[in-house]
Amino acid sequence: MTDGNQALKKAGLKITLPRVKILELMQEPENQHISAEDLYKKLLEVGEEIGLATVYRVLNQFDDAGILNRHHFESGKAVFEMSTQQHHDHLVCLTCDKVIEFSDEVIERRQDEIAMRHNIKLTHHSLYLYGHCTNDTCDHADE
Amino acid sequence: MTDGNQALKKAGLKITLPRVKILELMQEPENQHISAEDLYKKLLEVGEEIGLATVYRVLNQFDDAGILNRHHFESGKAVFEMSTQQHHDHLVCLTCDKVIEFSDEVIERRQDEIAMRHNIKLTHHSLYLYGHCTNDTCDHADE
DNA sequence: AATGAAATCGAAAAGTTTTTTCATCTACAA
DNA sequence: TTGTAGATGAAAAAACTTTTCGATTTCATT
Repeated sequence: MTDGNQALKKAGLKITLPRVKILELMQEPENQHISAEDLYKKLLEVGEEIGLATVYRVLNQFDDAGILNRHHFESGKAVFEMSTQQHHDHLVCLTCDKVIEFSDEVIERRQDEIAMRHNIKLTHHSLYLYGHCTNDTCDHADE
Repeated sequence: MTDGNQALKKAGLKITLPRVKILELMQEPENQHISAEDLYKKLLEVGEEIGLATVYRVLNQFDDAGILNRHHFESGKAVFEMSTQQHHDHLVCLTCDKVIEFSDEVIERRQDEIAMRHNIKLTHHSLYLYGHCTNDTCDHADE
């Protein structure tokens, strides 16, 4: 809680109820990779009447501040996750929407080499692997 | 030209002027990774008065038919490229919008291993590397 | 070559996702 | 406590894409 406020201050953002609540919700594991619209709904569920415009605004500010990361999966809408963790990439199951995070040193190093070979100074990258779970927990419900 | 008509027929699409012209433009190297809007403008430049709705419609049909591929870079709008080529990934310069294609066996193999390790049967993936050109042709104009 | 049904077209309306405007309100430094 | 820069919500607008609909065109069949 104070933890979150620290992050807001460091980003030069005032401590306001919308920002604190959004940060709070975004920290829950179940809300990793959530869209602005879905986050807005969760806020309503929790009894916080925060406007959708504010949700978008705050998510952008948090993205700019490096507090969270934006991803574009194949759904057409952006999803967000806390960036407190290590860098990682994503495996997305197209059947059950489960998102698995992974990190691979070999791929990372390879990307750097490729960028260097082409005279590009890399700022970031996005790697998404799409497929279908082959275990029985999948093919059923959500997540 | 007959080449393109073959592709249209195989896809079950009638040979119409909009489709032929769009296929023609899409085959030019300079139009790889072009957006619907930009393609629409190029058609006007060439004197073809084809509606924007038709451009979107045809691009979707071509995508469905596997004639071309759609990509979502970080610009918010989808871009298209002919799919006649080998599989490859993309390096995007955020300064000049140049797109470099590359293909790396090590990364490909690694992705397969990661998917297998997580019990996912891979269908496809998207890998985009973003950065800035370090040569002097960049930092100036477009492309 | 003529015919007709199914497919296609363009323009405009509508749909989606996200951003901006603007008047009001609030955090917080002094 | 107060002034102000910054933040908010509602509504409008923007950006991108899809859908609707009446008119037109392709093309297999005559």
